[in-house]
Amino acid sequence: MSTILDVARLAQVSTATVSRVINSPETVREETREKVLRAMKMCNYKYNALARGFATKRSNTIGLIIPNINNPVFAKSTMGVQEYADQKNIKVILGNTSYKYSQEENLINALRESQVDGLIITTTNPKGKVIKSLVDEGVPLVLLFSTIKGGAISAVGVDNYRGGYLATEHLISLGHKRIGMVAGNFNVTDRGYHRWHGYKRCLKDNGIAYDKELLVQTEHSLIGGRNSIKTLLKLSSPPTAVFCSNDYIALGASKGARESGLNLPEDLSIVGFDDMPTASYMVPSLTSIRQPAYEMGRRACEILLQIMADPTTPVQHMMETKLVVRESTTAIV
Amino acid sequence: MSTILDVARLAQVSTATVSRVINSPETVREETREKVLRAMKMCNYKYNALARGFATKRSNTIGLIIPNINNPVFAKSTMGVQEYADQKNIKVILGNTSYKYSQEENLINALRESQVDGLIITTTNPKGKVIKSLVDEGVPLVLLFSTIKGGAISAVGVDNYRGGYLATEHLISLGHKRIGMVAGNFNVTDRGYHRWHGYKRCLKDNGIAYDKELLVQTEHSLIGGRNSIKTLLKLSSPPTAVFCSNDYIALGASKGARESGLNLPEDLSIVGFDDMPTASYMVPSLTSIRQPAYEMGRRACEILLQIMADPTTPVQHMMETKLVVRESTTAIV
DNA sequence: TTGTACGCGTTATCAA
DNA sequence: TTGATAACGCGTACAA
Repeated sequence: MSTILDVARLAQVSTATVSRVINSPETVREETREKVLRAMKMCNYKYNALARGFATKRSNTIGLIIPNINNPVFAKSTMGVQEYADQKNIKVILGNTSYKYSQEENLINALRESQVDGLIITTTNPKGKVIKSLVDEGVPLVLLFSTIKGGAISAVGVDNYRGGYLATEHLISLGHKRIGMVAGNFNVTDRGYHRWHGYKRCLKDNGIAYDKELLVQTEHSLIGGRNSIKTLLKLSSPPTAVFCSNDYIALGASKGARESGLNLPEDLSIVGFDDMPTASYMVPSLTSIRQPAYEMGRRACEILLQIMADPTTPVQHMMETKLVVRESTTAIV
Repeated sequence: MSTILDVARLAQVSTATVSRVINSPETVREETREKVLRAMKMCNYKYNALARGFATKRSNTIGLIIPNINNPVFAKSTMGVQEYADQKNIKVILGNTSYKYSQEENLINALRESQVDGLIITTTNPKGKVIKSLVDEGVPLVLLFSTIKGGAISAVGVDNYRGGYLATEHLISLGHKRIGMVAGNFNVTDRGYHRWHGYKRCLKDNGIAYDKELLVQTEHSLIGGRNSIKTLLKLSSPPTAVFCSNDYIALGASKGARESGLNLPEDLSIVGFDDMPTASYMVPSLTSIRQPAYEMGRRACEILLQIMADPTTPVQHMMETKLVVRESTTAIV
């Protein structure tokens, strides 16, 4: 593999000139430039970005940490991050935590060793010590699907509380009074926790007593949703509607409900959260709280590059959630 | 940020010794080792993997190129690659091509500049010049979801021809004679092309004439499936069953068929391909040809590391597809 | 406009 | 078991 030194020799110029041809071609005389370019071709020169990163202390690489790439909403946000990074010629190293904090910690350390220029993290624990130490050490960092509002740390997210409120309000407006919730485990991520708060508050605002029996926490999976709804349906006074803290869980819940002999949506209304791409393709199509996952990923990446350039001011961007009404919710009979 | 030189000075040893403590601690006397470890703590030393990569000419990073992370089957395979790489302390840089060959080309070049140690590619064109030049230059490479069988290039895949055959055979066994196919564009990837060949051959083997009107090519998306099925249903003699070249398209087709007033599966049987995680959660649940995407990703990564160590013998691994019968297919009435 | 020479943080070779 | 030091490929003052 040839280096700029080989090229320089062949073109009878200095390595500095070769470097200039690569990085600021306009500063070198056309004649020289072409001579160098020809020499590059001749020895099949391949640029070494790693050596560059070493010399400049910038790897042009960022790390992206998410809980689980199989969840469509994280696939979407990942796509957003990547497409933006791509435009700017930044490489993205991806890591999955499987919602395990220890894994998150490992990944962050490994990525830092790799000298990533910045980090985008969909964390399971924004208050954990890992994030804190990152901030302390001045590592450029953006929290994605963040639940924190102010503070010193850059973040992109939505108001989960409000999302939970909207979902519940919709069910109440349809006449439901017995409204359950299937949430992802609160100790695994606090996004579901905030959605639950919105749910609770909305019940209260509408004079409906909160019944803790109607809350089930489960893992963030199809199977989790499927099992959880069965638990709820076995109650002596089962819900007529249920708010699921994400669409994946909602999809599982639909199946579980059907297996329990219910007709959807007549016997049970279901609201999800995320509005994943397939939500409108489900049967019945899923009413959901939309998060603009792709845009959130894109924006997170944009913010990251911005604070990498100017670390002084953190920037937060809270995006709008929106209730998307489809067939899975219906008025109580 | 302190370096091994700082540590060495503090511990009053040479940089070589510090390096040994990091890479082969057993070769340094316990007393010295502890002295060094203490010094590392004191100056909050952080290992620089980039510098290491520069010195060793191994970045411990691989590139993974896929068409679209939003397709659940590619999310699964990505997960497999990552989890294996993680175990071996290898970082994964991810790139999406959106089924565009030019983008595939760009990504490969960028990744090579980044000095990745190897590449796993779900290519849109195994016969393109990019792949060829990679092979010629001896870049460790594994094709994932590969359609090629023998040859000099390592690959993991399934027999798409056979998969197409199985799907069609199933429909025929249910009494269908008018069987359509919705395939991803053949010029965008040849996986669908091979599935189509299996489909065609199976028809022939069963004495059913091939009707080219019953084939629609479309983009690999929900919307593509939805529109395409409508095209088929408008035929003067529409199909009673359809084989979709992936589950995503099948999901779209289900919706399209329903929108056209059909009842599923009575009016139209649908077989997909992939067996994506949500296939069994659809309504009706989707009959599909299972590909073990996660295992394929894992295995591709395993093979890559293997040929990185010993590039002499390419290894190919063709995995089994399996027909998974669910509710979306039913006997013709 | 171009060249010289050093620095980046680590590994590896060789010698002690 | 440890140390001295060259080498890795590039960017960048600084000088010419």
